[in-house]
Amino acid sequence: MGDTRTRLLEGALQTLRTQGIAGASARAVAAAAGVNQALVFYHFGTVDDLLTAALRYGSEQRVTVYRERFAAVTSLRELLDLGRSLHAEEREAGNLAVLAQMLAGSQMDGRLAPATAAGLGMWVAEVEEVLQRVLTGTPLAEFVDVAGLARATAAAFVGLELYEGVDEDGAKRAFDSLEQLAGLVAALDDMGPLVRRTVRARLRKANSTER
Amino acid sequence: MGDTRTRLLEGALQTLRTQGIAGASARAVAAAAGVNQALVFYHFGTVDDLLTAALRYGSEQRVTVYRERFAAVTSLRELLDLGRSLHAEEREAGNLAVLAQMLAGSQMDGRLAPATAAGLGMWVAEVEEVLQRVLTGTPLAEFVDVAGLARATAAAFVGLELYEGVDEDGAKRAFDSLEQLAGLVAALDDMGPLVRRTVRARLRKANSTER
DNA sequence: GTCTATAGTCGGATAGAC
DNA sequence: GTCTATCCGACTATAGAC
Repeated sequence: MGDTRTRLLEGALQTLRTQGIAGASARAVAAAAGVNQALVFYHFGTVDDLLTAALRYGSEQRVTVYRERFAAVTSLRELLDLGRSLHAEEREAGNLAVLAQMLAGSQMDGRLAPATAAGLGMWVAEVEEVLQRVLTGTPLAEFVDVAGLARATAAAFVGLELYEGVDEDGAKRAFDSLEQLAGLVAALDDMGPLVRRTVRARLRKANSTER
Repeated sequence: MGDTRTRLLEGALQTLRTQGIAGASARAVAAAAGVNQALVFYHFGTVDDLLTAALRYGSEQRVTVYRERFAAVTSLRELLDLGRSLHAEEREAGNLAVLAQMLAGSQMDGRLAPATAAGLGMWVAEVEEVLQRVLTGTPLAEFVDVAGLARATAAAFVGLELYEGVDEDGAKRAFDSLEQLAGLVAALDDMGPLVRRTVRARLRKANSTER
């Protein structure tokens, strides 16, 4: 079951998952960890410090689980498939929920913000690396900032996770539509050089006209 | 300044904005509203009931502000522009922040969920109506569930709002990349019939091959 | 409708025994 | 390192005066 420190970290993650940031008190975490309440302060000083340490701990664990699978992706379609499993599995494991709760808490409590940014950043780094690898040379990479897209993807995952908590059917439809959209974009990349040139020309014209 | 009931509703919104769901206590709201703490319970019964009423109240107000501007949109590019202003203005007014906090709270407290779903639903309804109007007859509408896309858009906005709270630069990049992506999709819709047919054929093939 | 006062619970954090 | 005991502030909610 691990030493006290680890049990507290895991208790914090579980508490964030089941009680949210509003219910993540030292007493609640200690109860979930099965340890004495005073040990929270002995090991971590403050509740905030425990929560931020727990987020780092949990994110590192979960990202590690996926690192190999991210590395194995060779196309946008495969990334799409991985995204689908990741959503399903993380919904169970709950790291996304933890991230969402910490994000909500970080808006007002600046002490949580750096660790939360780091936790989300681990996912962003993985997605960005894959996108760079998979999209280089495609029209998508030509006209869209790939690093920004990775950040948007991670943020959207969090938003959809929260949405799923209040409207499961709506969230399902949202996910499906995004897959269709990504499929459409993937199809663009598959197109022959003629169509591709046309798309490029159109985009250049639109981009120079707009804004 | 309005009657006590209204002041409490606005105090609740302000408290959610500045203190988050974790700090939205009867005392904090009453202080923000400038009224006695006991009046929360006299007028709304419980804190949860006050928060849900406030979300409905605030969302209705903010959506109303944008209704005409949504109605005036005639193209995907115009919708993009509106989305940009909406993000900037709502960041000030704070309805998105309120929504995000209520979503975070709704994950664990089921009593908040229906009102939160309704508050988000108001935005979804507006976006969906515009998308249906603007996209009908385009390749996008042909291959992507527009209602789902409206839900994904609203959820992504919430996620990006939360992300912006911990990494402003990253969020800016994310927004920019989404605009580029939407511009790319818009360019698709502008293309001539030849290219359009090609895209359709590619998509059909890809869709029947995949999954 | 609005106020004061208060019951009862839970919270962060610390002191000090073991 | 771990425990008990405790301080003290903040919380929800209610009772009752005005």
